[in-house]
Order: sequence, then C-alpha cells, then structure tokens
Amino acid sequence: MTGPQTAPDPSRRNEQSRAAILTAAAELVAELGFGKLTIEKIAARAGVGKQTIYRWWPSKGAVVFDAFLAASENPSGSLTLPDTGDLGEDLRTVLRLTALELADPAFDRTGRALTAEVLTDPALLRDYRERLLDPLLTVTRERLRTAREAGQLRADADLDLAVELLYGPLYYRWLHGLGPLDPGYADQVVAAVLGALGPTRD
Amino acid sequence: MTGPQTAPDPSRRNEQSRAAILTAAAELVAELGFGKLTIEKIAARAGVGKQTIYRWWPSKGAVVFDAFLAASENPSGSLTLPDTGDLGEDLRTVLRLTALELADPAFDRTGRALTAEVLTDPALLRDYRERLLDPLLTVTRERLRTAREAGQLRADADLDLAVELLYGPLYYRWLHGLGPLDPGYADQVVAAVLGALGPTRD
Amino acid sequence: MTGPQTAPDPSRRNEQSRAAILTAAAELVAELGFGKLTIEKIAARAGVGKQTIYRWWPSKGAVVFDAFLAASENPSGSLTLPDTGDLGEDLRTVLRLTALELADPAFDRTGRALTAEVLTDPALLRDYRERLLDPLLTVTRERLRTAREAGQLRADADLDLAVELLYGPLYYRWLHGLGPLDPGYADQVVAAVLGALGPTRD
Amino acid sequence: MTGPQTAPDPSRRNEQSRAAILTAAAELVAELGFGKLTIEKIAARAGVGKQTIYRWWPSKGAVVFDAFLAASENPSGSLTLPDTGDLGEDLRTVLRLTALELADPAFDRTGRALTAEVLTDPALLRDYRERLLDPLLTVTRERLRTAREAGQLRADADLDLAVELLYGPLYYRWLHGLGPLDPGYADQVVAAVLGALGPTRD
DNA sequence: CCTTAAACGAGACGGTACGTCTCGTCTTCAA
DNA sequence: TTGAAGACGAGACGTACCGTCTCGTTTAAGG
Repeated sequence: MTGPQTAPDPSRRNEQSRAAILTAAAELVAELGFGKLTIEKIAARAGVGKQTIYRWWPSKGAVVFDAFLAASENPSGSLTLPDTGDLGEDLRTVLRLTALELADPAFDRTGRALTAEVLTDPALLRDYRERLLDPLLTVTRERLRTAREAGQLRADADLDLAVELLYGPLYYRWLHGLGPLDPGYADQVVAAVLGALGPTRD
Repeated sequence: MTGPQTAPDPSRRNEQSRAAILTAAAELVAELGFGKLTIEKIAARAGVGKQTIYRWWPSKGAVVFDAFLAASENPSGSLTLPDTGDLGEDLRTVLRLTALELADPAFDRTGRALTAEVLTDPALLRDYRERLLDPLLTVTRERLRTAREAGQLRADADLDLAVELLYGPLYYRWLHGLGPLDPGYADQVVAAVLGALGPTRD
Repeated sequence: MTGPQTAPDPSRRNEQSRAAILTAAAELVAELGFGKLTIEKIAARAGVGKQTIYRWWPSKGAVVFDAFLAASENPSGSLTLPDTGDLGEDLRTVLRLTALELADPAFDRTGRALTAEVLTDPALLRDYRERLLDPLLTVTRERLRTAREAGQLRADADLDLAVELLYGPLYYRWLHGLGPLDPGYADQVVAAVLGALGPTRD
Repeated sequence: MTGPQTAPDPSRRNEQSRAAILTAAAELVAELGFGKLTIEKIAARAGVGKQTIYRWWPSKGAVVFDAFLAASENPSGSLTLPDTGDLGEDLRTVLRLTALELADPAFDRTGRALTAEVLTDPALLRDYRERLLDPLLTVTRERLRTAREAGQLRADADLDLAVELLYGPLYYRWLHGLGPLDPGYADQVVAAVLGALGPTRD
C-alpha cells in the first residue's frame, strides 16, 4: 500500500507564507527567468522553509503559474467581451488588446517561460485551460454566437473554428517572432475571419 | 565578434563523435523525454567525453535540436509543395499531413519539448526559423503567389497573413489540446482561408 | 574571525555520516594511496553525498588526516611516557616503539602520504602539531626535565634540543630510507643523546 | 605482451626544448606552488607541445625535480666540505649554511613541495638519494672519518649515526616548524654530536 | 487554560547533474 | 620526420539544487 498520503490541512495554512511565496516567485521569475529560478531561491526570498513550498505545490512550474494566475485572474470573477452590436468592431478591440499584450517586452519573457512550462506539463496545461484559456474562448464563442443569431455570421459558421482562426495566427506570429503584432495585424485577422465566416455576399 | 574565447577549429572536428552524439541524443530524448535527459547521459551513451559536447554545442537544447534537425532536414535539400493547379486541393494535402503529424502521439512528446526549448531560447529560435520554419513558410507562400497569379486568390491577398491563417490555428489547437487534429479540421481551415482570401464572389 | 561564510551548525551534524566518512577514507588511503584517492570515492564508499564531506572538511588532506587522527589519538586522553626512574631505559622503550612503527610497511605508505600533506599545507601542519606532535614532544620533554632534576642530565641541558636529537635522526632515516629502523638503532640514538647531555663524566 | 615500450631516442632530443621546459617548470613552481602547477601550464609557458614533456618525463614531479636539480647540482661536479683540521669549526660552517638555506622563505615553499613529492614517489626518492643526498652524506662521512683518524672522534664512532645526528634534528625542526633555524641552533647540534661522539673526556 | 498536533523556519542529508579542469593519448598539419 | 597545436575519452573537481528528513518553535483549536 502506498499510503493515504496524509494531505496537509488547508484550514491551517499560513496565508502570509503563501502570499510571500507567490510574491517572491513573481519577482524572481522576472529577474532571473524561469530556467534560473529555483525552489531554494524562492524559499530564501520569501523567508520560508523549503518544505512549506513542497507542502503546497507539486513543482516549480506550479508555483510560478500560481503566481502568474494570482496576478492575472480577474478579481471581479467575470471575464467579458464588449458587445456594441458591431461584431467587427468588438473583435478588433479584443484582438488589438491581445496583440498589444503579446508585443509588450515585459510580458514576453514571462509569457514564453510560462507557455513552455504549460505545454510540457499536462497537469499545468489542464490548470491553464480551466482557469484562463477556456473562459476566454468561451466568452469569445458566446460573443460570436450572439453575432451569428443576429445574422452577422453565417448560420452554419463553426464557432470553435472561428475562435481558433482568431487567436491562432496571433499566437503563431508571437511565438515564432514572425512579424509585428500591431493593431493593423489584428484588424487583418478580424477581416479575414469575417470574410470567411461572415454572411454570404451574393 | 562576441568574445576572445578561443573557439575550436571545426576542421579538426571528429565526425564520428559528432554523429554518435546526435544519435545518442535522439535515442535518449525518445526514451526519457527532454526533461530527464542530461548531457552526462548523452556523453555516456555516445562513448564520448562531456567536454566534446560542451566544445561544440552551447546547451542541451542545442544538441537535441541539432539531432532533431539532422533527422528532419530534407536531405535532397529542396522542400516543395504539391502544385496540381488546384490550390484548395494542394493546401488540403499539406494541412492534412501537418495535422496527421501533430496528432501522432510519438511526435507529441518530442515536439512539445522541442517547441518549449525553441520558444524559450532566442538562439534556438533563430536556428529553427532559418532551418525549418522559414523554408516551410516560404514554399507555402510561393504556392499561394502562383495561385494568386492564376486568379485563385484575390489580387490584394496578403500572403504573410495567409500562411499564418493556415498554420496558426492548427498549431494553436495542437499546443492547447483544444480538439481533434483530423483531416476534416484541416479542410475546414483551408475552406476558411479560401473563403477569406479567394476571389470575390459577386 | 576568518570570514563571514555561514558555517554549518555542528550540533546538527550526523555522527554516523562522520564516522562512515573517516572509515572510508582510512580504508581507501590504504588501498589506493593518497594520490589516487578522491573525494568522490570516499563519498561513494561511505554512502554519503559529496556535499556532506565538503560541508565539514576543507580538503581531501583534511579528511584523511582526521581519519588518521581519529585512529591514533589516545582515547583515554592522556599520552604518557614510562618513568621507571632510569632515563636511558625509558627512552630506549619509547624510541624502540617509534622505530617499530616507522618500520612497519603498512604504516609506511599512509605515513608518507600524510607527512607529505602535512608538510605542504600549513593549516594541516598546525593541526598536526596541536593534536599529535606537540603533546608527544611535551611529555618527552617533561620526562627529560624530571631526569634533569634527578641529576641524570646536565643542569644546563637544553630540553628542546634534546627531543629533536632523539626524534630527528629516526625521522630522517625513515623518510629517506637510509637504513634499518631497528631496536639497535634506537639504542644508539639514545646512547648518543645521553652521551651528549648526560652528566659530565669527569 | 606489454611491449618493448619504444623508448625515444635521446640522441634526437631537442636541447632547446628541454631547457625551456625546465626553466618554465622552475618559474611556475615558484609562482603557483607545486599543487597548482600542471603539465599543460609548463608546456604553454615553454612553448612546447604536451607530448614533448610526456615523451621525456614520467610525471609532473619528475619535471620539477629535474628543474630543481638542474639548478642546484654542482656544475663543477664535486661537492666538498671544508677541512680546516678543526672538525667542530668545519661542521659548524656546514650546518650554519644548511640552517640558513632552510630558513630562507623563498626556499621553504619549493623545498617542502619537492620533499613531499620525493617522500611519496619511490622513483623520485631514488633519484634524490643518488644525485643529491648520498653525495652530501658521503662527503660529510668522509670528513668525519678523517677526523676520527685524527683522534677528534672516538675510534668506535658510528659515522652513519653521526651524519644522521647532525642533519636529522635540523630537518626535523624545519619540516615541523619547531623553532628558529639560526646559527646558534646549528652550533648546539654540532656541540651535542661532538659531546656524544668526541673523544672521551676522562 | 492548557494541551497537543500541525504547520512553520531552518538546514543537514543522500543524491544527480552541472560546467570546468586536467590528465595522458591521438591526430593533424606545417616546417 | 619532427614537434606545435589541440581535439579527444576519461573522470575528478567543487557548486547548485533536488526532494526528503529531522530539528526546535510558533500557533491555533479543542478538551
């Protein structure tokens, strides 16, 4: 028998330690990059025993990821997309913002490190999907559904395909450094998607 | 010039050692995965001193990447796309093959590890661009240019955008595990791109 | 104070590890000689991490030396010389025993290696002086002082000179392999010293 | 079969290389100490390939030792002791010089390193005996023999013992750092030896 | 209020791998 | 044909971290 693995009691968790660890992790990943970051350095910076980290997180990636989530999760709990009635305008708004974030050099290092971790660790990918990606895709899909019902998209438009056509090219361009991530590019992608899935023009 | 540190003389390089190292790296990354792979294990498997690896490669990632490239680079030197005269058919062929490769579980582990490395190490990314990605994008762009000249795409179609619209969504779906990478999905993407950038229908 | 580097806390030291390291070091120096001995081999033989050695000893020489001391230090804490009342007899006893030890081939290799280390490393020499040599010279000097007070040595006999006249020649002969280290030689040396520093015969 | 060991042909030896190697070795042992000295550094300093060193010397110790010998061997080939007719005076002269050399800090480092090497490597010890120590002991013994014949030593004085009584204490004091190596100490030793082995006083 | 059990900080431990260094051998190339 | 230059297989160096395991020391319920 491998044992019941005596899990720690979350009710006794020290909130100050938890916060200090996430703060230290966030600082260090920005200073050193993910690769040079170590659990020992996080513990030292946070003024915490290593075991306190190992007790609550399964891996370095999980800590950093948590730190990232803690910073980016919408505290109000609701992620929404604008709905002005004009789908093209709304999508341009969202994709321009996305492009802006990806183009930010400060985001680049952390974003790439986290992406690399997430792609490589199935458990982290699951977490990332549940807490960040799926909510984003869902609200996007809902905005598209509304537009489809309003006749701004073909009735047979595949919404899963649509969101991937929107975000995929930006992501592809960002990760591979293929070209500028500027508002114009965002507009081009939106135009293409509307051209492909918008109402037939004849 | 980056520094005065005496670089080794490539003309004196031992070709047998080089080959043994790349072979060992390829085998080990398949057996253990990238994370559990170490320089020491590569050296041991290749029957080579560690210094011989450090002399010629800057990092573990670079070795594995070289091993991967040595295996995947087209030895005949020319990467080509089919040209049957029907752009849609040709693109479906290429994207179906791409989807098939991404869907292969054997490719998945290595592919993700390598992708993670490449995204994270600028030098590797440059190498990857030059030796694999840019050639692929270029031949794709050329096929699209031919089609555009033949009137199968709008005269003002942006070819850079077009290739990103083609590969971006597949890549996005693959990395995030968003849905099946089957021939039908490839066809959907191609249809969307043609719908967006094909000749106007009125 | 020698430096700010955080010293380990001796109270937390693992006594079993310490003993295993010293035992392994003693065995290996006998098997391989000092030159072929490595920290890695000691760690492996002792079933101990290398860091556990580096944490507590500054050098390979220090470990081996400690192993040697641990074996030779008088556990009862008191090193004494016989005192039968007859100085000649007592000195002959001591020098014969010393000669016997030096002549032992099993002692020879280890003894030479350790001597070489001690002569070359000032810190080790200090340690050696404090823990082995000075106590020996002191008890010898005390025996001589007693004898001088009893009129068995001249009143003006220099006791420092005396001990060096006793031990120096044995040591010299041993290190250079100049001749047999047998009881007769010990007796000769004692006779000479008594001849030089004994009571005047006129 | 272990082979005939194809020895290099001494007649083809490059004298300039040999001299450059010994010079470099001498300089480096003074600059770095024996421990930090490496064959590679000697080769680099001498402007010589490593193989040229390995071809002619069996070990680092041998090179350094050779360099030391080349510097200290009496080029006129004859080592002599003064013979004024007064044994005490002659011995005091020799031992005072010996003490002076041992007390020289510049000699100390090299001397200790070389001694350590010699004690530890039987082949080097043999060499040292043959080329330096035995000649010294022999001339000393001869001087004592002359004195014995002149009645300045007892007829039954053991000359081997005598030389060890002379040099042993100095050496012992030097290696262990027991006290000052000054002319007075040399005189004390000589006085003791003459007291022990000189003509009986009754 | 007092006990008591858990989480905590600290850090030693057995290990693995790092990237560097030096060893002694082998190979290449220019004189 | 030699000898400088230096790549090679080998393996030890000393360091950094790993993840586990005690140590006392808080700390917060619950008896």
